Amino acid sequence: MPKVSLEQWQTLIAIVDNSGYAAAAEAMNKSQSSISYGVQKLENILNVQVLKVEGRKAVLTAVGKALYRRALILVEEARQMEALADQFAEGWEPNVRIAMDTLFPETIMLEVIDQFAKLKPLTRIELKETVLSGTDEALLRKEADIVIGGRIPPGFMGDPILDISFIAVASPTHPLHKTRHSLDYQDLRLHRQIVVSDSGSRDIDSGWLGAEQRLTVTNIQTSITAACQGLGYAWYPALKIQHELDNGLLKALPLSAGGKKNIQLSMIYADGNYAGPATKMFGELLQQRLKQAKALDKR
Amino acid sequence: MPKVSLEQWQTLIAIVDNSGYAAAAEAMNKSQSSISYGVQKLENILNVQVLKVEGRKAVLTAVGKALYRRALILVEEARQMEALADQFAEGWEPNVRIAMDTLFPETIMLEVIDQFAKLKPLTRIELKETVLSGTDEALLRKEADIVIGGRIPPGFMGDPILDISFIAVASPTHPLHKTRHSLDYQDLRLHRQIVVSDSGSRDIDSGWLGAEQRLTVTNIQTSITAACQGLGYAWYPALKIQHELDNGLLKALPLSAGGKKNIQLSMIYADGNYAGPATKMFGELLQQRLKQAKALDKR
DNA sequence: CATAATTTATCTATTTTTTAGATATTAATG
DNA sequence: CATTAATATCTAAAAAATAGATAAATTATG
Repeated sequence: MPKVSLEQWQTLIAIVDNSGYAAAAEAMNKSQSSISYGVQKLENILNVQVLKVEGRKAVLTAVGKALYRRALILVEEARQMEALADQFAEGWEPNVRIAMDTLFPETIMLEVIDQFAKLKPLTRIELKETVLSGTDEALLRKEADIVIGGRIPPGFMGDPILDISFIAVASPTHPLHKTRHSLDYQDLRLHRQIVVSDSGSRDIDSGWLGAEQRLTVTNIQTSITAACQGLGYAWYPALKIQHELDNGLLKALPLSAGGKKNIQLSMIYADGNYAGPATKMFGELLQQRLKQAKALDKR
Repeated sequence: MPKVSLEQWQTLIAIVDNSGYAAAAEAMNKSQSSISYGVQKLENILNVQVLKVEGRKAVLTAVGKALYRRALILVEEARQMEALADQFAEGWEPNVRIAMDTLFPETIMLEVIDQFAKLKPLTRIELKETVLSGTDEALLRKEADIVIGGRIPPGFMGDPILDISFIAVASPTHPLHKTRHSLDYQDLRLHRQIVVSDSGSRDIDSGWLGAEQRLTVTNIQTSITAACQGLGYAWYPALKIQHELDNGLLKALPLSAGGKKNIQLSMIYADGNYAGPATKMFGELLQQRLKQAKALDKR
């Protein structure tokens, strides 16, 4: 639908920036008559005068000024698109898809995404949060370029990046906290466990011990709320319930053995060593960030 | 500098939107071969593949998707520019310049500007605040399209829009407030007056009575602060010092006569009845707004 | 004040780019 | 396997842009 070409807008810009047709011609590697022709075309299409000749200098009209300002933006945008295409031509991916197990601390992920976006604002990031086998599926179905999950499916290679330590907790009002002696697995079986459901299709529950009763929830926040309200006990990553522990909304269960569990999260490239440059860059940023976090933890 | 033409980006868009070269050709009133040529040109320039033929349908590549999204924006922007130019062609001004005496309530002006901007977001508004004869100058030098001031210079026509009532005030600690009897002009002559200076070049002071001593300030806020600190007495529009009167920072002087003055502000079109449509529209919005204000006042 | 220099405008022939139309090619469909 | 529906390619024609020469207007200069 637009009739004025980019070239014509550029001509206008060149005339203004070089203050004159002749100089604009020079700058654009064209003849002066070509510039003149371009302006006439522009003015005819738009049916407005953008330049007037005062003395022997061409100057913008009021209308011209308004259009010039916008032309600058338009042309700059076109230029950026081509720069972006250049990146693509060199193999840079237009977007990076990340599948992240909900166990992974969101804040760290968001920081890294922010950092990446500052470096490469034109590359889209898609973040999918997954649970357990949902994470594997993202890999197998090639729905993500980078996956952060607790298991490395056969045939993939992953770098361990973070240990998540789980603790068993329940509301202080929960019957499990009323017993005097320390608890073992048998005691737990008698109570309802709250489990975050698997976003994958198969029902692998990855080492959760089978409690008789269960409450299954798809969202970890909902699950925590349920636990606070005394609906059952649950295993949570220590980091995710710091707040609830501090405020006495949840309390660690005094398990005789296995009161803590660890899950090691790994970062896995879906395409192994053939991952694209944007994907690799993101992965490296993430690893750097985690190295920092570890260094801080050790102090 | 950009090499890909708007037409080429449009071709890409048309193919996607009509899902096919043939349909795109139809939509653009071109031949199918022309569309095909356009895509090839685009891909050659950018050195990336934007469309791939899957089966017998052309579909965007990942790169193509990223570029398509931006192409939509680019083309839309170009279209808007031409729509804007259309407005200009019909006589709509690219900007409206307003000179406003500082006596006029800023809040009302800003409201009207906001209202105008919502209706005509592409028309620029330039607001200049002036004092006394500076307002006239804006008119005479054609530096504004609409002027709001207290005097109508010879040869111009103005509509009265607002009465500003002035009161003489001084800090409660000021000597003028220590006298028992009511004051007359002679009393005032003995004290320092604080005057807001004229932004025009000539020194007309428009009926201010000549006090012996003066403190001249260019800014009304500075002037009010000075008065609060007891540096002198001053005449102010009641509206502008409501806050200081309420908090006892300033107190009206008990003048025997002339304790109040009125100045009538008028709205003047610099180009009389030849004002452009945007200017007129602004003026009408302003008058409407003031009518509302008056209606409210009368209750 | 006449002349030179500078700048935009216009005209024409040439070159480049775009287009259409015919035809080829490719893949799905029955 | 013929048919249909799509894109690709080739060639000639049309349209658009360009350069170069020259004209016209304005300022600068001696």
